[in-house]
Amino acid sequence: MASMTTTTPMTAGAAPPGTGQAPANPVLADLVVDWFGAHARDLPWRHPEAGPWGVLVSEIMLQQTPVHRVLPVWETWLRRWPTPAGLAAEPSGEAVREWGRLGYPRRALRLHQAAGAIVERHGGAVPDQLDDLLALPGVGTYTARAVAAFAFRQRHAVIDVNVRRFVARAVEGTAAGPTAVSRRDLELVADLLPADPETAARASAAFMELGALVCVARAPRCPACPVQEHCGWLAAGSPPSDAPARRPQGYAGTDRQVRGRLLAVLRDATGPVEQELLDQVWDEPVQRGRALAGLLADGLVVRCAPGVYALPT
DNA sequence: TATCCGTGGTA
DNA sequence: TTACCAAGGAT
Repeated sequence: MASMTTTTPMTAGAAPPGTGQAPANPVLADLVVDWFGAHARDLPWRHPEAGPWGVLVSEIMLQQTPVHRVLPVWETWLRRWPTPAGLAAEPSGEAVREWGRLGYPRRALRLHQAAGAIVERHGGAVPDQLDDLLALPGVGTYTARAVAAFAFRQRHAVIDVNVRRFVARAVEGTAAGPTAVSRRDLELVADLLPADPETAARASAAFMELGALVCVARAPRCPACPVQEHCGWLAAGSPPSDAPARRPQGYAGTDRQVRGRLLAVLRDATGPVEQELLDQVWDEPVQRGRALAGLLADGLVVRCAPGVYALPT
């Protein structure tokens, strides 16, 4: 909703009457931004030269994927396709191949589709409006806001798992559960953002970085946290989450594992592959067939001829 | 809203 | 070793 992106900046640290919460402390952002200045990682997509396209590519790649695995793929990707038009001009299968083992390869397909949409609808330039970004394939609430903030230096609440955890702890004094980002989360974070857009964009990056490096999920490094004296969760004795744990993810033996193996064969092949070769990656024929059918349905694989498969060309 | 969608690092 | 975790999105 556009209205929350323009939420008026902080009313000077006054607690909402009667809520019993800690005041939305405007000092919080300052502290975290200062910390960011001293401890931020030097990531290539944070350099101005990366441009909006570099930022968009990084955000898609970073979805559910650690930074250290994204770095090399991002470098080669941007070298090969420095513009959306370059990517859009190639077959989607090339995007899937270059994606390598980043995981969730449908992201590669959607990034390829997004590049096409950027060329068609925006003259080849990554759009700077939230609604236009959101309309791109593979771009959801988080990614649209991240690109608008980090590439175009706009003031938006950018909430990923790191920010959610940080705000739950520091502001709400609780452990974040596994639930989706809520309207309340958006309001809480919007209230933390400084009024100046550039500073707000920097604060958004800073919150994420703090969550990624200090306010981490398993063993937070509170002694190293710039906000420790203002943290409701620490003050409350670091209580565990009262929310039910999410169902274990599981991987071994799932369709996802089979899909991954099938796609790996096709990615590593230079051309079309015989069914026989694919059959070797998994013994159980029913699950194998289901996995292949899923890849075909998703457009990650095409059938060139009976019993012959390849990445889309 | 719950489930599906990869892969690899870490404790 | 198992289980958790990682800059989410689509359906």
